[in-house]
Amino acid sequence: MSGRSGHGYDPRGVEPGWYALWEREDFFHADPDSPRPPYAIVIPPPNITGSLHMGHALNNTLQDVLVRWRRMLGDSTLWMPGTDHAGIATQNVVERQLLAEGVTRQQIGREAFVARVWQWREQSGRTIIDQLKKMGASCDWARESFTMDGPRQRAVLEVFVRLWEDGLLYRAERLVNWCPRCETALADVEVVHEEADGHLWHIRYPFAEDPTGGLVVATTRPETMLADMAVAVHPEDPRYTKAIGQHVILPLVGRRLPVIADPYVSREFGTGALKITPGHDFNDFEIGRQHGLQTIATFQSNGTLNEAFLAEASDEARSRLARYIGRDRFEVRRMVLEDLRREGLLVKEEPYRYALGRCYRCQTAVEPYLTPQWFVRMKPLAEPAIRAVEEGRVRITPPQWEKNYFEWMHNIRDWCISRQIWWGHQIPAWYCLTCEVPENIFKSEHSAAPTREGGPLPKFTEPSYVILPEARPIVAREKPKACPRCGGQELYQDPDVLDTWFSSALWPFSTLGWPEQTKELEVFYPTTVLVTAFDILFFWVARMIMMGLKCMGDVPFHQVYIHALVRDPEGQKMSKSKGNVIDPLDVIERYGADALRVTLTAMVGAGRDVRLSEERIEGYRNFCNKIWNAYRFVSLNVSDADKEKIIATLHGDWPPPGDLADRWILSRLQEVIASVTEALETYRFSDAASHLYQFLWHEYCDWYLELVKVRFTTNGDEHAAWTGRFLLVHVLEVSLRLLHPIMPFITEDIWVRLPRRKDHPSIMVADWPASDPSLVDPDAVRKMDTIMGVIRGIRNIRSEVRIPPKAWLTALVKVEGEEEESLLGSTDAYIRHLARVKELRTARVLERPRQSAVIVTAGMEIYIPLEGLIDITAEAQRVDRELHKVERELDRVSRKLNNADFLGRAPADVVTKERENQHTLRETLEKLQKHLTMLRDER
RNA sequence: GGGCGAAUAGCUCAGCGGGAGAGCACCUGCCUUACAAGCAGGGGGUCACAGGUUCGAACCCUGUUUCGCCCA
Repeated sequence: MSGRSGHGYDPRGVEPGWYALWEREDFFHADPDSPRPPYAIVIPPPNITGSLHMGHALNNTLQDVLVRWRRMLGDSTLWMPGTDHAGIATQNVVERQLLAEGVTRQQIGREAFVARVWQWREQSGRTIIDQLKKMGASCDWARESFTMDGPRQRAVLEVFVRLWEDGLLYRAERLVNWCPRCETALADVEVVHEEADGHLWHIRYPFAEDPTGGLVVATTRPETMLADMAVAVHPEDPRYTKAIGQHVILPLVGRRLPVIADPYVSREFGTGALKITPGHDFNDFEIGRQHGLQTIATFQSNGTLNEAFLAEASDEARSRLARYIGRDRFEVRRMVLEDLRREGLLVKEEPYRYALGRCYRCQTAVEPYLTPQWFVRMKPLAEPAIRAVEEGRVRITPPQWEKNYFEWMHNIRDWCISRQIWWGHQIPAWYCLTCEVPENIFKSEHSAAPTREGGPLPKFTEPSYVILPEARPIVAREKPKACPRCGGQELYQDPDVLDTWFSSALWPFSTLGWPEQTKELEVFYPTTVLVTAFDILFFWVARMIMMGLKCMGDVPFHQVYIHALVRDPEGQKMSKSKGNVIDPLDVIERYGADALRVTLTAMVGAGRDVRLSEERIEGYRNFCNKIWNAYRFVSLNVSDADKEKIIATLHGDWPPPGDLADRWILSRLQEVIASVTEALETYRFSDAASHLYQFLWHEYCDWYLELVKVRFTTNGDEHAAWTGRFLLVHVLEVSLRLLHPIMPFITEDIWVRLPRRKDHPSIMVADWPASDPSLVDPDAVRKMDTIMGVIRGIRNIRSEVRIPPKAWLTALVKVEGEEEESLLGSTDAYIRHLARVKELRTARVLERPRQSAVIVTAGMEIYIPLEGLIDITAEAQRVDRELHKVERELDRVSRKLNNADFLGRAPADVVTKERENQHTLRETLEKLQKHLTMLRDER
C-alpha cells in the first residue's frame, strides 16, 4: 500500500487504498443495537447540483474529526449522509440544458421535465458523494438519504398534513418576494439585500384642479408609477398641508390619485411626497391597506408589463402606451423616463445608493408580487424553539451566535413555503373542480403563477388552473377519492412545490426513518451535534429546531457548532468569476487529503473567516512529510526482533523509565493527550491541531528523536538504546492515534506498520489514548527545560559569534548546587552531541578561562573558551545586548516590588514569584556585567 | 436605520486581569545518513485611539475612529 518516491511522502499512492479498505471492512456502519452510547451527526446535505468546494471540505472535515474521534472513544457513532434536491437551483440547471437543446420545460410538460431532472440526478448526484469519499469522510453510506426519496417524501407529507391540521398552515394572497427569472415566490430569507448604485428621480404629478401646480415625488423605481394609487405626505409637513385631500393626475396614464396623509412618510427623504404603489412595494402595500386603496399589479410573473395599469386610462392614453405592454420592467423604466422627460415632468435626476433585494439563487432583482401562496405560521413554532436555546437544550457554539438566533426568532415572520417550480415536493393539497369552478378556480391557457389579471403569457401545453385565494384546499396524505363537500371526483392538485428548506428542516428525523418508529430514531434522536456554517443559521438550523420540537417533541440536536466560511487570502469570497477559487479536489490531488484536512482544522477559529492560501496548505503538507520521515527514522532503527520485544513489553508492566529524556517525552505525551482531548470536547479544533503539530514536530522530532540518536551513536548503554527505540515507537503510535481524526490516511498508513498493544485491524477502530497521570512528571519537564536551555545557549553563541558549525567546542559549566551538578552529569552526552561540545567540564568552583563566552542561566554559568576561534568583539556585543534585556526586565520587576500598594494588595504568590524573579535577574545581571568587563579587558 | 462582531509581529490569527505568543513570510549559517517539503540561530509589536476602574490592563468599563457581517 505504499507509493512514494524518494524520501517524501506521497499521499496519492496511499489514500484511495485505505478508504477502500475502511469501506470494505464496514467501519463506517452504525449499529443501532450497540450497547455503547450513541453519537450522531447528520450531514448538512450538499446540493445535487454542486461539486465539492472548500466550504464543504471544511464542514465535512470537522464532522469527520468529531465522528472519528468519538468512534475511537468507543461511542456508537452515526454520521448520516445524504444530498439535497435543491429545488430552484436544480431546476435552473436542467432548464439550461433544455434550452441548449432548444426547448423549454413548458414545451415538454411537467411530467417529462421532472423525469428529466431525476435522470440528471442519477448521473450527477453521485459526484459530490465520491468527492466526500476522497476527503476521507467516514459517513455511514449504507444509510445515504436524499431529500426527495421515498421515506423523505412520506415525512414531508406527514409534516405538511399535521401542520395543516394544527392550523399552522394557510394559503393567502400576499405581496411576496418574487424572482422574475425563476418565476417563483421566495421566502424572506432567500432575498439578499445589498446596496446598489441607482438614481433618485423627481417626477411632477400635476394637481387635478390646477395643472400648473403639482406635487413632486421622488422614486428609485419610476417604472412602478404605472400602478400608483395615491401620493402620500406627512400629516404635519407644512409644505403639503393644503395638498392633503386634493387629487393629482398620474403622469402618462392620467389616473386621478388622492393625496393622502400618513405619518409613515419621511419628510427628509426626497421631496417629502411619496408615490404609493401598493402592488409593487411592501411598505406601500401596508399604507394602501390602511387607506383602503385599490391594488393593481402591473407586472406579470416574468417581470414584463401587463395591461392592468390601463384600467382607467383614456383611449388616447391606451393607444399611446400600448407599446409598453409586454416589455421588461427595466425597459419600461427607460421608456417611462423618456416620456416623462419629453413632457417636462421629470424635474430632477440624482445619483442615489439604495437597497436592492436579489434572488439568492440567480441574483436577479426581486419584485414584490401579489399572489396567493402557502405560509407557515411561525410564531407558535418559534416560541418553543427560543426556549430550547434559552434553556440550553440546544447549545450553540460559539455562543455569540445565540444572539443572532434570538434576534431573528423574536422577529420572525410567516414563512412562504410555496414555489412555482416543478422540481420538488408537490404540495399535498387538492381542489375540487366540481364545486370550486368557476367562482374560485378557472382554467387558464397560460403557465406560471396564477393571478387575477390575465396577460400575454407563454402558452402552456397542459391544462392549468388559476386557483384564487378563496379556493378551499383539501389537504391529505394521498389524493382524496372525492370532494368532501360535493362528492365531486375531479380533483386538481396544487401545482406548487414546497420550499426545499421545508424538507431540509425535517432532515434530523426524516433521515432516521420518521414517521416510522424506527430503532434508529429511538437510539440516535436527538442527534448529538450539528456542524454548519453561519450562513444557514436561519435557513436551516432554526427551522430544524422548530420542526424537531413540533414533530418529535424534542430538539433535533443538543449542540450546534457554527464555523466560518472559507475565503481567499484577501478575505474575498471564492468565486469562479473572480478566479480566486482553490479547488479542494485539486488540492487533494497535489498535496493529499490529510494536508487539506489539517490545514482547514488548524485554521478554523471561532466564528471568523478562514483565509485559505496555497502557502498554508503547503506548510501542512510539509507536516505530513515530517511525520513520514520521523516514521522512516524509527523504522530504520527498529528491527523485527525489536518489534516483538516491543509488543511483549507493551503487554507487560513496563517499568517507569529512568532516563530524563524518556520521562520528559512521556510526561509531555500525557499532557498532549489531555489537551487534544479537551480541545475536541470543546470544539477547539485548531487547538487540537496545533497541540499535535507542536508536539510531534518541535518536541518529538526536534528533541526526543535527536536525544535518542545520541544513544544510538555512542556505544554504551544497550538498555538505554532499547528504551529509546521502544519509546520512539510508543510515543509515535499514541500520537498517530491522537492525530487520526484530523489526518486519517497518513496515520493509518504508518500505524499499521508499527508494533502495538492490541491488534486492531485499523487505526480508525483503535482506542482513543487515555492520559496516564502516573507518567506526568513535572520534575522531568523542568529539568529538560534546563538542559534544552543549556543546549540552546551554546548553539546561540556558536551562531552569534560565528563559530564554524563543524567546530567541536569545549564548555565549562559552573554550577551552584549539587542538583545542577548531577543533572549535567547525567545528561552530559546529550549536551555534548546536541551542542557539538567535545569536552564538558562541570564543577562548583571554576575559573572563567580567558576570552570566554558566557551563558548565564538560573543556577549556572557556562563558559565557552573562544581563544583562537573568533573575534571577541562580537561576543562583547552579544553580551551587551543580553545585559540590556535583563536590565529592562529587572527594572520592570523592581518598580513593581517598590510599590507598597502592590505588596499590600497583590496576592502573596504573585509577590513571591516576582521576588524570586527579581533575585534571579539581579544575579544574572551581575554575572553578565562581570563577564562583559572581563571581555573588554581582554580585547 | 437596528443588531452583532473585529482592530495584537510584514500577513493570518491565538491569548482576554499578574513575565507579549504561534504559523507563514523575512535575515544569517548549514546538503549534520529521517526529512533542503529540512536543520540551527536571529530580527521584528506605544496589543487602533482617548479616558476610566485596578496595586497592576492587550485583557474589564465608557467614548471615538476604522473595518466586516446580519436584519430592515
